Amino acid sequence: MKKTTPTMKDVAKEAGVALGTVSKVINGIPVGETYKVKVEAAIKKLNYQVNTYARGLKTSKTETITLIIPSLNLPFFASFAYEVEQQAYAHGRKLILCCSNGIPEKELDYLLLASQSKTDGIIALTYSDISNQVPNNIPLIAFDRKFDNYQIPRIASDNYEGGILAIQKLLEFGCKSPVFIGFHSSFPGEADKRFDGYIEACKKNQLKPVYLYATDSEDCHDSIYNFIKEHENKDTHTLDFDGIFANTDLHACIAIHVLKELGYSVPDDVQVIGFDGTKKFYPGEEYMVSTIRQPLPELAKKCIDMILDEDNYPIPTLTLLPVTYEYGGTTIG
Amino acid sequence: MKKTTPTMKDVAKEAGVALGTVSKVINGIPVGETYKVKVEAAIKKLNYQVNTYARGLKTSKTETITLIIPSLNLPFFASFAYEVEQQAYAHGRKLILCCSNGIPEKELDYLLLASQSKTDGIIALTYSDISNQVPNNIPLIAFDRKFDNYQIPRIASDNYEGGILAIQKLLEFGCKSPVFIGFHSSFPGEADKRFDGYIEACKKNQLKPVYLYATDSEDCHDSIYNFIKEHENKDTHTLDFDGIFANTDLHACIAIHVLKELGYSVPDDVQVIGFDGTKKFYPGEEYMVSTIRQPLPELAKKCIDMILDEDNYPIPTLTLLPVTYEYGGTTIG
DNA sequence: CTGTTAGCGCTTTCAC
DNA sequence: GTGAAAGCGCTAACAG
Repeated sequence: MKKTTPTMKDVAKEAGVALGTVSKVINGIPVGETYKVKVEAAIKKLNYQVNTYARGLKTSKTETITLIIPSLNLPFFASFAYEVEQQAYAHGRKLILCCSNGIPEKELDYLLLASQSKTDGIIALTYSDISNQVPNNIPLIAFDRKFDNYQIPRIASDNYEGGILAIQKLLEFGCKSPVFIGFHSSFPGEADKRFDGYIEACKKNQLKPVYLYATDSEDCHDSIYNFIKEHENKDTHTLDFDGIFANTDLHACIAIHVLKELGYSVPDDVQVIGFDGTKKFYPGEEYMVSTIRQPLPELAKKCIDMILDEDNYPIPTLTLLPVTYEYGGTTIG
Repeated sequence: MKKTTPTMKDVAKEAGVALGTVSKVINGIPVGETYKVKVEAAIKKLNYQVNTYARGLKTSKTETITLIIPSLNLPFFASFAYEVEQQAYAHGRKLILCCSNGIPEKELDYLLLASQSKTDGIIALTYSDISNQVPNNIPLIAFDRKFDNYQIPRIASDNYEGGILAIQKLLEFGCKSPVFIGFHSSFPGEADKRFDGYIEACKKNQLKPVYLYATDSEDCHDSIYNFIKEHENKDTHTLDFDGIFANTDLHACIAIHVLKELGYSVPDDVQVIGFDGTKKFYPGEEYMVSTIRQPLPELAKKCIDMILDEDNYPIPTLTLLPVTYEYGGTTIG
């Protein structure tokens, strides 16, 4: 009983042709029809499969793409990873998934591992400033991040326009005084521009910016609770705002939770718009809240396309993809 | 300017030692201290990294584990993938993630790809019967699945005991007539035993089994709505059941949704226990509903351990890990 | 169009 | 101990 998997040599012997011919058949290089038939029969007979590692060694192509992401336990990350995997597969690439938990050491460790494995490209959603650690022999795209070192190509949603769009929608739906609620990581990211967009929209519409914008080290629930309490007139049980633009859908959910605790109705008393485009898991996959949707499939596609487009690599640009407003029950429209 | 990454040969030349010596240093094989120092200096100087593919070709070890899963868009799958990644990383392995969307052709395709890549092991949560397609040269663990062909080692939660536990808890909390609500895939899986557990628990407690157990091709929301309507006394606005054991947390959520639509209160009118142990994404990571929790970290660990424990492979056994009850606000305790 | 052959970078005997 | 040398399975360049 043969224990070893068949090699190309075995196929060549079986088919009665030369090694190179087998290789050509496998790689779709023109070859005489009779040879082709013989080789294909031998491949089937022996159940031969190319050894990816031998091929990778020879060609320096690994057919893999590495994604470094904090975790999968947040729907946004999970969905992004899913889309990247689908795109990678569509391009015949396998996805190596790395969950860093947002820990800088792990991010660097994964980056190192990736460069050892000679992956074809890296998509990184990292918190630490990796700009100095980037392996220069492998294409790397930073997703949703901002770096001082602008030599890294970056892809993100148009967060700034998203912030403006949220306020525009809220005003359109009759809000007079929308506030911003959100928490940001201590590392600068593209998502910070949502807040900038809010400020800009206020300016444009001659509104006074009112906001809770703390770091994510705070207890979100308590912070929001306190914020809302500060803006409440207890005697009349009314709030001095009538709309919330939340930094993420999750923040929106927490805000809605608190609002309900305090006896306010969404969207009647307060309309809420989140950010990301997170869907419910049931039924019919509606949006969890009214939201500014990030185009996840398009973002994933763009990342993969840039990595695989070797000719133009690296283009240290910032690519921004447009966001859209989606109704999710927490606004009137 | 050198464009190529340094190889072991370069390191040897730089350090003034032989190739084999460098290899030994890298692989932790004893070597003279002075040599070791020289080699390590050269490695650092050249910023050398081993080429995983050359090594893989030589050793037939790839340091990767492949996970085939339907998607990441359901929290259970995403969390499982996350845990597997963490475990793989802890064992110095990279995770290749494959999302099959539950499509049999993609599942087979991924299986084929995995065997080509000579991955060190495959963890598969598949819907089609892959038992005949399993590459016999690579360890494969089926997660949460049932096969006619019992030659495949399988790992799952103890779904049967989970079903019994759910009813036991419901009774403990004062329920008199718990029902089962759920939907199952048309492919047989370990999860089917939750229902079996429910039936058994009814028998034990001399209860008449009442249930909605349809295939997941149905519209879950409408089916549940109809089921509840059938069990409603419109005149008194009461239900003829007071507890629900749902097949998954998601089904539990839908049921709760419908219950609230119809004006019933959870847990006052009806107590609900789901299955899986899905957490909210905020705040404080509480459970989404009261639930029978699957021990995801332990399950992931077990999968990886079995794959890496080559000596005992393959053990075509079914390994069942214990589940626990967790409070999530939809029961009284 | 086909067969031969020289490595890709590494591990691993095997002499020394 | 160390160094030399033989491949792992494949691709690609070249000669026929």
